[in-house]
Amino acid sequence: MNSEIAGLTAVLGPEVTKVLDPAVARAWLALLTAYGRVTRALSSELMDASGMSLADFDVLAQLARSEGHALRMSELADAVLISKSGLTRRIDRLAINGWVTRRRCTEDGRVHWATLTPLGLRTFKSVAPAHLAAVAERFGSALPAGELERFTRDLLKVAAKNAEPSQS
Amino acid sequence: MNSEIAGLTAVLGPEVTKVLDPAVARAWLALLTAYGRVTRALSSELMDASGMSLADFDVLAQLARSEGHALRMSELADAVLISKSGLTRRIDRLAINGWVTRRRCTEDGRVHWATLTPLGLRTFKSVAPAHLAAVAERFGSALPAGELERFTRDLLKVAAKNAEPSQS
DNA sequence: ACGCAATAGTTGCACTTGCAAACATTTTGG
DNA sequence: CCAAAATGTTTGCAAGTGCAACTATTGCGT
Repeated sequence: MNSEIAGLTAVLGPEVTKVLDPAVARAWLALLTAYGRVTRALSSELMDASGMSLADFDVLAQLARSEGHALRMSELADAVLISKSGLTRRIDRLAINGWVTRRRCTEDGRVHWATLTPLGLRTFKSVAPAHLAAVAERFGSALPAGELERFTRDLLKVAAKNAEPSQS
Repeated sequence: MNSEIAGLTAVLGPEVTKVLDPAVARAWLALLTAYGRVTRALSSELMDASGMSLADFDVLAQLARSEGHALRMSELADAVLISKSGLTRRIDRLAINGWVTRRRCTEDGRVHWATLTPLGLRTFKSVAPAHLAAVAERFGSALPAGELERFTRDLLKVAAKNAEPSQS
């Protein structure tokens, strides 16, 4: 989604600028555009190179960096920002590829652990460098190094302001 | 998608930092998190308040700010960053609500104009202020005013680096 | 004029998603 | 102990999405 907001004073009247500062509107539009274009490009590059979606990559990355290469379903769902039902089916698909397995937890039978298989780990390792290089190229190389920290801090402030977890 | 990248040197080895600077990785993660949380929140607020999705809002906004409150299907698809087929069906749904109509162009029969109806315009006008206020609150208010311009500029650089249009 | 490439939009299809309800298991309170 | 609430995950279902194939219309080259 793009959420074009600029140029609406003509239809909404000049009062809008009181509710949404035009400079903020421009920033928001810039964020949406940057996000949309970069993820679109990364997504198709990753799909071409490995047949996995960005969301699949996220799941593998989360598991790869976790203790025992395993996470509970809900932890994982929170980490990759999709709904729990969405994760159930994403794990189904990854399991079909042989990249993850699902194991019921012995201590608490409600809990299921999604676990990276050795094949999943190898696949992730083989795919990650090119994907990370693409992130560096499409995102990192556009940003002045000197402003990176500040830029990140601002984004984290936005993220923090909108914290609060989990879905059905 | 979240694309968690931080904390992968343990599994990928320290060479990764040569392909993707950790500071860039943090920035990227921050962008994904901020985007995900804000859009999730805005989307559900907008849906609750008006029954329209963020994508619907985008379409109405684009039409509202256009000459004659109308755009060609493909122009509109480009503007809101969805595929042409996606737009066809989005317009179908908006038409069912009575918010837009579709008219074949008299000069070029291939072209169809999506046009905002008076009802669509009224609806947009009634919904927009609260949505824009939510953008101001969730996004704008998190950002230090003094850094806004720089922040926007950086995002536009990223967007510019990844320019190039349109889908099937 | 005529056929053929180009352009604009729509449809068939397969896939992904989220919500709400269902299911399974554990925890809690009497 | 046991019913009821709480917790974790999966399923039924009803969207929404993109791609490739299709239809409709126009414009070009001869």
